[in-house]
Amino acid sequence: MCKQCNYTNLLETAGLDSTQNRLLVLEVIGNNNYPLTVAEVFKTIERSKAINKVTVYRILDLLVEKHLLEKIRMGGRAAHYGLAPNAHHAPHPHFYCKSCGAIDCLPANLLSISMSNMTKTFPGKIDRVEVQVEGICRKCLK
Amino acid sequence: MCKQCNYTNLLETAGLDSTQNRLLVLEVIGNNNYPLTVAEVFKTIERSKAINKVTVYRILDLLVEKHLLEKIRMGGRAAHYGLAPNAHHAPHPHFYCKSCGAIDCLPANLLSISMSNMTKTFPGKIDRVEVQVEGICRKCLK
DNA sequence: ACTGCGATGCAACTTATTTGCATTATACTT
DNA sequence: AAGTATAATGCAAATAAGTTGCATCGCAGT
Repeated sequence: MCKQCNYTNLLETAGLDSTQNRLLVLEVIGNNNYPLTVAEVFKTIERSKAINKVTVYRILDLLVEKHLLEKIRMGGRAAHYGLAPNAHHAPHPHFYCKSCGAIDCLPANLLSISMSNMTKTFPGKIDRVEVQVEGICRKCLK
Repeated sequence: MCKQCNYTNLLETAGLDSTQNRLLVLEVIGNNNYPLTVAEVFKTIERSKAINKVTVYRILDLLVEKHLLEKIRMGGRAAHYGLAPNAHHAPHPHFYCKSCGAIDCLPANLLSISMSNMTKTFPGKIDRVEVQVEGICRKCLK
């Protein structure tokens, strides 16, 4: 998904040391074109290196807190993690197929939100707006 | 939240018998002004009548499937349930406060989505679009 | 009353996530 | 280079949310 991101740089900018595990987590998620569950990240990393599931949870939490990743909750019970919007990644909606459970990224230009009214009148702090589209994917339609 | 909905009618239209439990679930959720978790629905009903947690899960699943309720996943691990958009309820975004965990309904007019491009080109079936706003609520900002 | 089917209850299970505490690695100081 | 502090990781066990299988109950239709 991201060929232009320098993960070491991203970590540094966020004020985090570039540990091997953090880099691995970022790479696994960044190189995938749809948001992954903890279990998927864990299994992928595990193929090349011993790592503990809890470590993956903690790194994911940390990276979400630092706005390098975003946590997406839709459909099934497991959360999914994807690269957070940044210079190289426009915010984009996600699609959840309720038939097969797959979650995909949708092109950023497919839908536009105007929330000027909201930002003007909302009495709290807005960090993130996430658009979720739910339905049946092409494959499952047949 | 809904003073105009006739829940018995809603159930009937969906082709479901109006059992007491289904009506209770719909009322509890419909009378609340933010989406509730299973635990909250359960505890509320339990105050007036013995009911099993699993029954609540099953009714919620059924009503979501029949499009009377919508399931909202954001923030914490528990799903929230609210009335699905219908004649009396415009679709509206939801706000999640990551400090206190509260989920609120936002006014429908605060933000508008244009997804004509999407509906034209998306190769699957779209059932629902949900907009989630995440941040810190007024109370927690202090 | 009799039968059948949907709705409910109960207990046990699974899965995702979290916590506490021990251990290891890394950076920092002298 | 050894010593210490701090952060990162690992492991085991706990918790929370949701699910499943099977028994029972209650009502509609005969």
